[in-house]
Amino acid sequence: MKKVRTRFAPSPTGYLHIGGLRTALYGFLYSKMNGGDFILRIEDTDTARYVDGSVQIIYDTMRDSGIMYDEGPDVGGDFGPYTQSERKSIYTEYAKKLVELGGAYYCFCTPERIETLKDDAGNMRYDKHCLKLSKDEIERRIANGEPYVIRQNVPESGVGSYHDLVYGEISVDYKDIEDGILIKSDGMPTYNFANVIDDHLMGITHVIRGIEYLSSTPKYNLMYDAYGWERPVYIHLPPIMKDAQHKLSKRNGDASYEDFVKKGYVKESIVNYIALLGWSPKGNQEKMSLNELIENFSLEGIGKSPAIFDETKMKWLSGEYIKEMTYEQFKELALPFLKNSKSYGIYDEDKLLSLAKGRVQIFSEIAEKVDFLEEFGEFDLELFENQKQKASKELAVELLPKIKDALRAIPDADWDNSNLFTVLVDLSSKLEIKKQALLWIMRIAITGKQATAGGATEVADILGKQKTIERIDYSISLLAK
RNA sequence: GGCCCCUUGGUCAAGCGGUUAAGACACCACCCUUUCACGGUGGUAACAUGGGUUCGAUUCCCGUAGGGGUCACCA
Repeated sequence: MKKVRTRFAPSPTGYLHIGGLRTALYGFLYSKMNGGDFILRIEDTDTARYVDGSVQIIYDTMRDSGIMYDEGPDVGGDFGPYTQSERKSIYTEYAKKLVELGGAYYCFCTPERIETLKDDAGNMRYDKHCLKLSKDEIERRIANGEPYVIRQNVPESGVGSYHDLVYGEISVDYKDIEDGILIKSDGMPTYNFANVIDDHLMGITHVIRGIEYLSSTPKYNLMYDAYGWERPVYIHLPPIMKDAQHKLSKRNGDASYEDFVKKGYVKESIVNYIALLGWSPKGNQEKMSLNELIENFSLEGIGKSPAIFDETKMKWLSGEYIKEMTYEQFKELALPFLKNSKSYGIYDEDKLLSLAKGRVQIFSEIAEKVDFLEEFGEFDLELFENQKQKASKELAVELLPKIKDALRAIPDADWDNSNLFTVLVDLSSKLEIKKQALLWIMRIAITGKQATAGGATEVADILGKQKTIERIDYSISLLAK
């Protein structure tokens, strides 16, 4: 059996958006699950839309996300060049061949004449005007330096059919396909031509791309047939939507892979999540590493309907990855985000991060989780009231001085979470009150917050003895007012 | 508008003629708990619609509605 070769063929018009990354991922997964090759090809034939630096972004994003390609402009390969603008002469050669085969023809029509061909709805259909030109006339006009394009010669009747692995049988009447331009007047090919030539020359066996090409595929098949080439297997993918009617796109300012990385999503979770958008695994396991995705991927699992991007679910996945990390792994990735917290630099960073781990789903949430430590000040005394914990303002007035005395008795060297807990629980049983009530009052007294990441003793541990006692004094004074 | 495609809970989705219509996220409740979070248990919630075909339709066919794609010297 022929080795599976798939490709990802983005055009460098900006950053790599989520939909494109998913297309790349599926191509990658499919080739790898079959022990095949995955190729990156840069489709830069539209010089007007070229955005500087975007090729680098494509390389970086793919590497960073783990979608590695076996061949590509920057890694080489036996089927290069892998950048279309460097393949111009190849296209010219094949275009001439297609003209000889009757699959295409030269066209000298001016834009003005084309304009007159538009119908009421503004749709244009080329009338094959130049198909009738004699060979002599064509040669003469080319020699004259007249600008021209090469158009595909699509039959005027008949039906183009093919089997798409996701969408099934697709049929389009040739009368609904116009003679599209294959070679532009600047000599560059259009996508419609270059993609066919390259996919064939690069030995691509499976074409995996967005659904926008579903109905134009019959015209590509016409070319494969004209050359006598084997048609690839087609796998078209449904779009990823922002909401029910809008596609997720850079045009709408929607987030890209790198935006999500900046927002602190665990990288693996982004790849994992987009794999799940439009594809469902056979079993019920959703959290999967790239290798597990390769093992479990299957074309049958690809759906036909558009999928709305749900950041909430991706966030959950990111959280799952964080929970699974060792503290060291977490620290390395989290530290840059901790620096955004007002508590950074004031308290022990390991204690801060330990507090955050297990409470955040994405790294950018870390700062807000530990900010509270530095937000102490005048607070609502009603916070001491808590029916469930049997805590009240009155109890706080009574208890806080005793808590303070107990804490002061702890030697500096023993000031840690577990000792604090032991001391306070002992105190609560001695006073015959619920430990929950005592700990609640203590926590409110040193944080002034309804909810905090971390309990009374954890917070006190991080604050240190001096600050903890200062805060208790402050709260006592507030209660005395 | 022509052509192509799509339509199961709020979201991702399983299902491929007979099911109590999975599972996940989100949401709610309860349990656990040193608040929060984690974890555990349970719960609310869906086959767009009208006709067929069939003993029987979420599943097959047709229409309708809604949505998407495409109709560039863009990919």
